[in-house]
Amino acid sequence: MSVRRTNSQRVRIDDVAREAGVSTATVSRVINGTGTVSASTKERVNQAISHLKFVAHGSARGLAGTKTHTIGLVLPGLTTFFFTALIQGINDCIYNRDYSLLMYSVYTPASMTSGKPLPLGEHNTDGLIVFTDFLDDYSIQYMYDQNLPIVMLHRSPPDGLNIPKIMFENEKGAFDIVNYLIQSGKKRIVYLKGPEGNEDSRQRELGYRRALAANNIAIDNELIGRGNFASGRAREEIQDMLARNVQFDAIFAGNDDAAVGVYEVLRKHNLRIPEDVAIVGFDDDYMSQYISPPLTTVKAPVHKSGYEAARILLDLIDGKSTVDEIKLNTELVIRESTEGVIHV
Amino acid sequence: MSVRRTNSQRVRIDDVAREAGVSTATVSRVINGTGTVSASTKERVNQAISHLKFVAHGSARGLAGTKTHTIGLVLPGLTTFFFTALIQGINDCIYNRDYSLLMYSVYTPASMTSGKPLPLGEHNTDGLIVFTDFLDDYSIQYMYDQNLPIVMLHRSPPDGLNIPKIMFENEKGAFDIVNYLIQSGKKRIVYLKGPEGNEDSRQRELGYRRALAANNIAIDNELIGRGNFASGRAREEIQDMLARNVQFDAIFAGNDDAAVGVYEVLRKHNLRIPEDVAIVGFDDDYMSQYISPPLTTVKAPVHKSGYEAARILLDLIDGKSTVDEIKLNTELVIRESTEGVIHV
DNA sequence: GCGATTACAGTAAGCGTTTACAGTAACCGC
DNA sequence: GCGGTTACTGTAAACGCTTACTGTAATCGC
Repeated sequence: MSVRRTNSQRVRIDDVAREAGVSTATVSRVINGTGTVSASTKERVNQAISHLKFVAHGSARGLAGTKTHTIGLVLPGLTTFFFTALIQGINDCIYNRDYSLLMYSVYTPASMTSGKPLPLGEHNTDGLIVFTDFLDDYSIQYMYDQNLPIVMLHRSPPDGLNIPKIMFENEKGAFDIVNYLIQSGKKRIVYLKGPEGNEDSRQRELGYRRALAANNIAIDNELIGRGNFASGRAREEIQDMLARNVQFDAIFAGNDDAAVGVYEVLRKHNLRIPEDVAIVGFDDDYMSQYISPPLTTVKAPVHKSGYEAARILLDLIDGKSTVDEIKLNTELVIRESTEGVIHV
Repeated sequence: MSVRRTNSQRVRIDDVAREAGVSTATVSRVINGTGTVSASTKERVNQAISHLKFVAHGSARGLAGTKTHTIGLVLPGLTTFFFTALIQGINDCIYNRDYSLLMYSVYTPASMTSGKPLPLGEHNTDGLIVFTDFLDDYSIQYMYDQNLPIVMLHRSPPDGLNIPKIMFENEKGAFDIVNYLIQSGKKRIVYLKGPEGNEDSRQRELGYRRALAANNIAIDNELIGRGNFASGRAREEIQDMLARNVQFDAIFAGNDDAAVGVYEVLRKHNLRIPEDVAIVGFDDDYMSQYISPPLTTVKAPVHKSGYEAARILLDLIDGKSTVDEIKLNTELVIRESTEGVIHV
């Protein structure tokens, strides 16, 4: 007795095969470019495919074959323009490579061990780009153990796992911009951290510390504020410092979005930028050139980081060997939120 | 002879079934919440699932069942912050609803009829949110005919198709802001269109025309410029008008991103905003409050449009009846890129 | 010109689920 | 206490592809 549920009008591979007068195996070979098929047969099959508007059933391919032609991107909620550039970079890479992008937003710390496991892993994608601190090491280890190709974006893999990672030159970028602030006469420079445990932030802080040390300025912990790379939190933190009467003449906001929050508080307190307080960010977000005053920042190749992550992931999927780590160049961009000697 | 290719360590549904001492059918019922399963059995199965860290194979589910638990978003390349808010809105809706988001960037006009059909349709997703003019009516009709649930975002469906659409109150928003410009004394107001055939743009133009008519100002076609809702193109267009010596005292840039381009040209030509030329946009992009001068614009609920699109699509997938169209409220936001009488 | 190789194409098993259908035991009404 | 439900569970056939293996005709080496 048949269990067929639908009288689906779906065009299947055997319809194509029949029309082209070949077997389904041959059609499959043509579609995937595997095996050998004579030119004339290939031609006939392609004709049949476009005539019937055949599109392979993704799930069936995924089940039968080994690939889903999908890569996953795990990220926290989308907030700034940063993500736009990132996703666009990934897209630019996988476009025309027969891959689609599946997004997994992870809003809160999650783990394979928690109640509802993420539908991640080899189950649904051929590989994963992980860009969030909300996914714990255990989960990554677990998927790694399943032989799922993974690339880490702006975050290190758990110890001992051979997973490539893409980073910005955070430390150098931070060093450069803080050093530039110092060269231009600033002495009491605030650093606003990113989210707890964030690696970009940690590296930027290292650069900040190194720049101060290089200029014989002692670290004042009062000047190191908490933050989360977002404007709201930055606003509160600077507001706090002001209330506590902390003295500073410059602020390295951690990233551009936080810098925007800093702008707001300072304006509210009638502090001039850069005369009273110089401000710098990190990323060179799209809007940074347009805000007032235009923000001095470190240009980070966000689009490229997405593109490279995808490229490496695809290599991994194809079984090619890849590098362990890519550090993407940053570049100091001086605008009007700072002033003074330009140190080259 | 076995054709098994992998000695996969994958945990399958039969592993769970064995551990729980039930059949695979029962496990499936527990997972999907279908059929009836006694409380004690359900408990045992869930124990086995979490003990074995079982996650169903997405493709297998997609093949055997009728749902892929994935919705697709068809959009042009990601450019502005607009997309971030949009995608976030969609995510916020499908999060916890057991759906994932598959992105299809369509960079150039595409169609099912073209050489390489998009891997869209019921083949890979349970439904589609279409937000791009790059997908022609034929393709939409085709997918519609396959009974694929579809929601149109910022664009009308092809004639005669019963497809819900989500729009902003473009005409009203445009009317309000252009009317406000006129009330504040402006007489020669430029309108910069969006991309060719773009519906948001068409409706905004209607609002623009209606506002002029309501104030007895004749349309001057010289003041209606081409554009594509992006800063670069806006820059060129205004540059051109300036070169042709077109006279104007205000610019409705079509959207905020274009407004940013306008800012740049005007600044280059030493024209003051708003004294020489008032500027307004549409959307209320994240950066619009931070650029200088802060941009007067129409606040459009971008996040909400994504959320609503997803919500309606999910209803459609569940077979619920839905509304034909949702028009999302807009709101005039007056900042410093305009001045003068505030018309209430 | 003959055995070995190659190029091409077909057969059919299997991928891991879902679900129609078929039980079976407990329960119901009268 | 008996036929009819009801509540639950199992069996096994799809779902639409990919691909290992097999077969055959054409081609090659010598």
